[in-house]
Amino acid sequence: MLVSLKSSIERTIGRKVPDENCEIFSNYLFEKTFDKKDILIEAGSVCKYIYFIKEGSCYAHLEDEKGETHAIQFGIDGYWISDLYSFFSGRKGIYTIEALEPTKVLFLHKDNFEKACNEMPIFDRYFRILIQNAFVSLQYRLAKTISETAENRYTEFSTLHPDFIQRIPQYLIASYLGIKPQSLSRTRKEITQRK
Amino acid sequence: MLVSLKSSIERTIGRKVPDENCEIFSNYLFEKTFDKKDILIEAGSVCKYIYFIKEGSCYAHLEDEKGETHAIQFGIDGYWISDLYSFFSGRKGIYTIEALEPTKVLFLHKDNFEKACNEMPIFDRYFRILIQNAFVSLQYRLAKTISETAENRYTEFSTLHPDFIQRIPQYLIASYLGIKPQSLSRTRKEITQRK
DNA sequence: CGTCTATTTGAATGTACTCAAAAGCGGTGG
DNA sequence: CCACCGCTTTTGAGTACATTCAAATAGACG
Repeated sequence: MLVSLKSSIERTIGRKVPDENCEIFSNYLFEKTFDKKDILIEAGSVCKYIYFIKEGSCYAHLEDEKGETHAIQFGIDGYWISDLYSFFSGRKGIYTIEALEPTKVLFLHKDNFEKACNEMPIFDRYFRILIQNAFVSLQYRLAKTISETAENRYTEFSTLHPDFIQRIPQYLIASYLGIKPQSLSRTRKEITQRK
Repeated sequence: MLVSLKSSIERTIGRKVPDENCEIFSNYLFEKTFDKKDILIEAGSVCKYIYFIKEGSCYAHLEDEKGETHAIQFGIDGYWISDLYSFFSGRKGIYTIEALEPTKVLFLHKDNFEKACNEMPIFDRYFRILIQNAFVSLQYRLAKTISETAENRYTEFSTLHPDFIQRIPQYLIASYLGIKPQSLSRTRKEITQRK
C-alpha cells in the first residue's frame, strides 16, 4: 500500500495495520491522474468516490446564484477529498472538485468503501475518526468565521496551513476565507506595513 | 428506551433496533435535569459526555478574546449536543453549553459510548451516520456563511428551522448567523417592509 | 407595578465590496 | 531569448452593508 496512505491510517487509528488488511484495501483502490484544472467531481452529478491525493492538490468549490464560486476545502497529497454530502446521501452533489496542480489520486468507490468498513473494523474506525476530526475542525473554522475579522482569519490560516499558502493562489484563499481577492490583498498589505 | 431516542436511532440507521440492544444501551444512559441558564458543559473543562435532549433546548457557544460570545449550535429535544472536540480528543473544551429552557437530558459517558459502539455494531453505525450528517450540514452552513448575505442566511435559517425561530431569542440567532442583534433587527424590518 | 432583559431605532463610523485600471508574473511561441 | 498573452495581484475611488455607541421601546417575570 501507498506509504502516505498507510501512515495516514496508522496515525489516525493510533496503531499498526495488519498486512492482510492493507492487501485487501489496496485492491479496492484505483489510480487516476489529472491535469491542472481537470475536474475530479462535478457539481450536479452523484459522487460515488472518495479520493486520496497521492501527489498534487485540489479544491472543492461551490457556485452561488450570482455565478460566483466559493472555495470550501483544499486538499493536498496525503489527504482525502470528496463531496461527502453526495457520497453519503446518494443525491446530486453541490460541490465541484478541481485539480490545482497535476494530481495523482487513489479513488475508492462507495461499494468498496462499504465493503472495507464491513469486512475490516479497522477501516470502519479509520473513516469514523477521519470524519470526527473533519467535523471538529470544520466547527472550529465556522466558529472563527462568525467571530473573527478577515485579518485574524487570514493570519490563523497562514500559521495553521503554511503549506497551503505556498501552493494555493491567493484569490482562492480569499474565497476560502469568505472575502474578495482585492480585500485580501489590502489586508496583507496592512499586515506587512505594520511590521 | 425513550421513544424520541429510539426513533432517532431507527430514522438514522433506517431499520428497527432489536429490543436487547435498546435494553443494554438504556443502561448506559442517565437522566439529568437543568434549569434555564444552567451550564451543561463548561469551556475549559474536559467534556466526558454527550447529551441527548429529552425535553427543552440548549446551545453551544464560544467566547472570543474581546469577551463576546458566539452561538455555534442549537439543540432541542430529540437532538444530541456536546463539545465533540473535547469529547473525542480528551482535551479541554472550548465551547460552553447552556440550557435555554428547563431541560431534561439523557447523558452518555465516553466509556459507555465506546462500550456501546464496540459491543453493538448498530450503535457504531448510528453514531457514525449522525456525525456524517452533522459534518455535511456544517459544511453546507459554512458554505452559506461565506457566500451569502446576512439577509439570505436569516431567511434560509428561518425556513429550515422554524421551530428554532419560535424558541430561541433573536440575539442568539443573530450570533449564530455571525451578525449583531441590532443588524438582525434591521434586516428583519427590511424583509417585512418589502412584503 | 416595577425591574430586568430583549428588541428596536437613530446617527456616525468602519470594514469589505464594486468597478476600474495598472502592475506583476509565468508560460508559450516566434 | 525575448515579446506577448493571459491570469493573478495590487491599487484607487466611491459605495454598500454591518458595526458601534447610545437611547428608547417593548416584553417577560416576579
